[in-house]
Amino acid sequence: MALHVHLPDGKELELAEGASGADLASAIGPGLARAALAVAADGQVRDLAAPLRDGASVAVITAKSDEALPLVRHDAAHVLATAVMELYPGVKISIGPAIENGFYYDFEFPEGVVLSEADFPAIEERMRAHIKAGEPFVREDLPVAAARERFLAQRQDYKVELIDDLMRDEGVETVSLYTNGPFTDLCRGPHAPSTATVKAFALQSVAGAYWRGDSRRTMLTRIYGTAFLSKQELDAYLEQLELARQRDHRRLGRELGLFMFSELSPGSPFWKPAGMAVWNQLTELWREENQARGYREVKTPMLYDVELWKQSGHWEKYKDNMYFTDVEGRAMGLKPMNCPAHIQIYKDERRSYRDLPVRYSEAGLVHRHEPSGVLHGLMRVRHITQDDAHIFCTDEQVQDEVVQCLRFGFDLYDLFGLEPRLELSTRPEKRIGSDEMWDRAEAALAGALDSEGLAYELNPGDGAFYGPKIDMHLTDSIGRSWQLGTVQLDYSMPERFDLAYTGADNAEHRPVMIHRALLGSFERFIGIMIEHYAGVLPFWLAPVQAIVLPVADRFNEAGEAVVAALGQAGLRAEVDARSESVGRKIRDAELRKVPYMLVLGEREAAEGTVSVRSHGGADRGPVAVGELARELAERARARTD
RNA sequence: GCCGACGUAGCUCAGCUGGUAGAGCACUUCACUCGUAAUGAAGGGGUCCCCGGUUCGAGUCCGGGCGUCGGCUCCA
Repeated sequence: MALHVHLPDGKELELAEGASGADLASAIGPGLARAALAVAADGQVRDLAAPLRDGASVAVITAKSDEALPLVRHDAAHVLATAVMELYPGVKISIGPAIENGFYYDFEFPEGVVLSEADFPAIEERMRAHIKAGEPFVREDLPVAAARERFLAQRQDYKVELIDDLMRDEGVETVSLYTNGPFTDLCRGPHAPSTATVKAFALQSVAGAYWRGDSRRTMLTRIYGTAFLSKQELDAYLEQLELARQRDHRRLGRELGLFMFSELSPGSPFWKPAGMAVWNQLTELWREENQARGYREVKTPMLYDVELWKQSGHWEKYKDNMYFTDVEGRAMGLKPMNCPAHIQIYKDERRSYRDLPVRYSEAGLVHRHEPSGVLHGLMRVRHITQDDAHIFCTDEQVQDEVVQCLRFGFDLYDLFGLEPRLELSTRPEKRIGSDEMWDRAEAALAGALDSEGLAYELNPGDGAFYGPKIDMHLTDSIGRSWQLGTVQLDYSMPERFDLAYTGADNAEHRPVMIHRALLGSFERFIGIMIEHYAGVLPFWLAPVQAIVLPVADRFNEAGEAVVAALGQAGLRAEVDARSESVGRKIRDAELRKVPYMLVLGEREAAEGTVSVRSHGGADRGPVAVGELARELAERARARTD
């Protein structure tokens, strides 16, 4: 009996019963048969050797297909394990998937073996030998018991554990194994026909990784690598990685003199004058925008009696991340969050429903003891200045307030051309409050997102214990995702602190709290912006907006006058009064990424002009100083770029 | 916090198997007074991250600590 499959071009093809993807490719043509790596049958990637189902829609996957990359990376992970097993007898294998930009494989090396990147050349050489040999990936479906026996005999404990879990949790009866050359792995597949597909790969780094991501379990050794379908693509990727490193905010922060770090205060940036100029501009934006949207700025203490932290729940849930000190025998803790402080202000007055929503904003400095291993430039610090705000409102006001927060956030992000990814995190296992409360809260957040037409990922079970939240994430230059903004609903703090307002019915009601940060923290946000702009900050944020370049020492005085005129207009300007050539001064100003270079010589000094050159080289010619000051001041005010 | 690597001048880095340190840039001085991405010359500058050990002798070897980097866990 024949079988029929549908091809992507709409045609139908008849094949012999039991025909595989390879047969299909051959039936279409010998070129495709050679190029075929796998098939996508009804959208699912399958081995070329797997039999096709009658009536399936089948597309042959070749090196050009989108599906080919994960496939070859997964192949590469197996080849890596093959080489490692040969070079390190007794090594235990665990898992080795394809990931976003490559692949990894996790191993437990025998006692005493410490792997480092210095070992990569030898491993890569073994890998190349297996690739050159073009070993076929052979699939074998085995009853779980037989597979378990096999891995048990090889003392592959992790594989045995995986099989046990598959049996227990999913009731699996058979598992598939893939063998290439001397190496057999428990693997769901699919794989390309042979190791020969792995044409271009590179091992990248070695790292520790907990077995099953559980910090209580064994720390395995993870080898990261990447693979592409051609050498050119690999080289392009590696080059792109290098370019990304150039825009790393830690490097640019040093080069541009924005901030520094000291061993004397790990995780805490020291802002230099140039960085502080950026900080202050951002603060000004923050203050103006918050005021314009009905927030009222407050400022609260750093240090509080631990009683406050016990009442808020931080003592119980967050103590390990806090700093404590003793003040005349009294235990005090540095605030890791601003909410309990804002609550004190709320409680200081009697509140009527007419007062709500009450919106307090603070550029709140908090300290969190982040574990040493997670510190990362400005992105993850222990000294955090949040653009924090707390909104106290009624249940009915929640959704509208959330919508306003989102709009506010997007107005800010738009200003910088940032496009964050949104996540809605819903009720976790451990939570407080009734299901009705959670239903309402989640619906309010989802409703706010939907009403704004915003796309978001659902992150079930990842909400805070006191309420669901919407997080806004952005990716840095080396591909790491960081959370900036967050909008969190909180029904717990009002409870713990017994917050109240008097309703129209003259009865006491409990307000709802919304915690929100939009930039996230000034530290992280500036870090993200440095990378986003590759150090070339928008004009209004640039530490030095214009630099006057006298062509000879005798024009330095005239240069100072230009700086003064620009300063009068509220601009940040400097003069480069060194006895250097114009070429040199321009080069240095370019490297400092100063938006405007104002060349000042004989002609300009006589005419009261400067010759304007923009960062990047555009030459605009002479412009009267007064006119330029007005124009640039307007531009800074507009915050357009 | 966990795994691994790394820590030499302000920065980027060199320093072989142990014999008390070097380059480029930056800085200072002098000369040059310059027209759109590096003018030249001279000079100064180092507890080789810290503590301890081995050794006649440690930047180099060993142990501990701190910090940084890449991950993991965490945070969000």
